[in-house]
Amino acid sequence: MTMETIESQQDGSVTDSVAERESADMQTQTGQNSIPTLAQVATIAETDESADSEGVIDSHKRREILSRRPSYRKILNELSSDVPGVPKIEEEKSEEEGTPPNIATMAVPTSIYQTSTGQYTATGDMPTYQIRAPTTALPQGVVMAASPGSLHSPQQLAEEATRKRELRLMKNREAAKECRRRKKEYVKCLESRVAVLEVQNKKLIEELETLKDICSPKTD
DNA sequence: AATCTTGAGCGTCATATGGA
DNA sequence: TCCATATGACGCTCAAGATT
Repeated sequence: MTMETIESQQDGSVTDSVAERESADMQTQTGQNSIPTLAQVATIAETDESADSEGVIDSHKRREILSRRPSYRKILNELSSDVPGVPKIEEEKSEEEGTPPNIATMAVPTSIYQTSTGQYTATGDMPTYQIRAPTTALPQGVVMAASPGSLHSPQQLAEEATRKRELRLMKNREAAKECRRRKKEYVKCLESRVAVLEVQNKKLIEELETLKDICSPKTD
């Protein structure tokens, strides 16, 4: 993405009002947003059709529907404890036991792909990938100001507020990137699990048919 | 070739969550 | 309770493929 793009996006987002976004159409064109969240899926399954017929859901109800669920990392780690072969998303540690610094190795069900924070490589049925832990170095544009105690003038206070905002935005930007990476990883793991379960299901069906044939041979 | 559609990715905001 | 982090939602751009 070009810098011009980023600039224009930032300009556009500033003009966004909460009310506008609250009333905005829930269905966007992006693939990410067209996929219902786990919470949404659960809610859809639970609720009757009256909610659909209402058509309009106010922001509070929407928030309830979209209530928070455990993080991808948490879900995936729970899955991994239930099912061997499902990879774990490890906590980001600066020091990894048994692995080089800033490198975490784990299994993942995809071929090669790469992100801004790590390179993923396929090595068989359950490939492994390596993630470089994100660097904590700040972009060159971000300058750490003096401690708040040394600020006096309104201008200094304003600069400090701006600096804090930029820092917060930068951190959130990185967090969003990481979150999306985890989400993709999570989805891929679920897909691989589906594939495994489908194979298992097929085998069981075949086994059942075989047993049926053995137990009830044809009479004619 | 021009236009439309679709999917992916990004930055930002609001808010839930969890740890200190 | 406060604060940092994680994540859903939204609006935007861009690229690639489909359609006219």
